[in-house]
Amino acid sequence: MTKSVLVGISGGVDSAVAAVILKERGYRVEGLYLRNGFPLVSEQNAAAIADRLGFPFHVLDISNPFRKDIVDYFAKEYLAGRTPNPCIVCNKKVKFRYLINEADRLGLDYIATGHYARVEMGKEGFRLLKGVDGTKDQTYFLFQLGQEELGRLIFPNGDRTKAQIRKIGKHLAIPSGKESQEICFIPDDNYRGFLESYPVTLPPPGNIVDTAGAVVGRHQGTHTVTIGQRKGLNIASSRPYYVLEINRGRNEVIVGRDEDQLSHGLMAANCSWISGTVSDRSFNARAYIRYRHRGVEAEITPLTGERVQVRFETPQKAIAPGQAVVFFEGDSLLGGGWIEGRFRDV
RNA sequence: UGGGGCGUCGUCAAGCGGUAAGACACAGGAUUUUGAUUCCUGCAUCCGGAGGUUCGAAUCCUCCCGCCCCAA
Repeated sequence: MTKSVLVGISGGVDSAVAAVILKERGYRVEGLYLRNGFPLVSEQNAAAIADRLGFPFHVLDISNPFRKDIVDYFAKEYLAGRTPNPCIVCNKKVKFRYLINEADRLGLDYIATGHYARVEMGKEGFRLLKGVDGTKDQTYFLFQLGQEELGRLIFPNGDRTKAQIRKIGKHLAIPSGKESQEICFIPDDNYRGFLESYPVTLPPPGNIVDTAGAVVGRHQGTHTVTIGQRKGLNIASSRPYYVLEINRGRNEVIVGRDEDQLSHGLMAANCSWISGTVSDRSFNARAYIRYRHRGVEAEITPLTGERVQVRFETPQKAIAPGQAVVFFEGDSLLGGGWIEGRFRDV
């Protein structure tokens, strides 16, 4: 009764090593590469890895849903003056969904990826825990997963460090691309250029104003800036300016000083919870307002309609609508939601 | 064309006879499975122009050019 698993192979070391670990643990491994329609060399790497490690390799073309659910969303958010997080949406709507679909179709028991996160069975169902390597923890990108996904998931890399993974990868002579990864469908990391080549109507140039309303510069379309941004504003001053807010209605970008970025809390919508439910009372947890954020103690107050109000113990900078806020209790990810806006004091 | 002030890196700005600080901006890199942030490095052989004084000037003198005030 050998257990079988479908590993999402991306072409990088992480997923390759995940497959290796599973093989060593005695799983019957098959690999799946999700072709998103944005040609990259990674598909060849993925095939080479499967070939080298000797397991069946499948390719599934998910170009259409990827374009519709991820790329269109990505562009739409920027045009609306928000800061999208395509990886989170992709994980929920594309990556893990199709991985599970294919596992079902192929008759495989589990699915696995190279994420740095852990799944554990608790008394209230499956729990999603931070990876042991705190610096590489990727649970932030997984907050929308639920019990159904977690029940099928294995994260072999979650209890290892990146250094250990690299070592195994090197030992296996896995073809390694460059380590840095940007948005997978924008290889040159130039999202502004990508938007400009995407079939959408871009916002026109407009004014950059300070907190007093004075015009201090010009922007080349609100989609070219994001909350918290400093570089590229082209405003010479005694101190740097940061983007505080994007006003699509007036087509203005509001900038201010470093301290103006501080917020006491935020409102988030479309929340989801790992356990499937959340108490209707306020509770305390550690809030993370972006990937690799150090986290801040906060009081979370659930509101109607899957919304929450979050108050920070200490003010936080650069709250960006469109980004996700997630909540932890220790190493356990409780859930999260999408940032709608910040508030400075109540 | 009477009086006064000022002209130093794209911007702001130190320096006031001893051989061009700093900040912002900008560029490149590092970090990063989102966007930012952060970090590192680079960035005026030259101080509006031309002469002069001096061992030596952005710093003193002369003239010119350009701004800005005040008064006509």
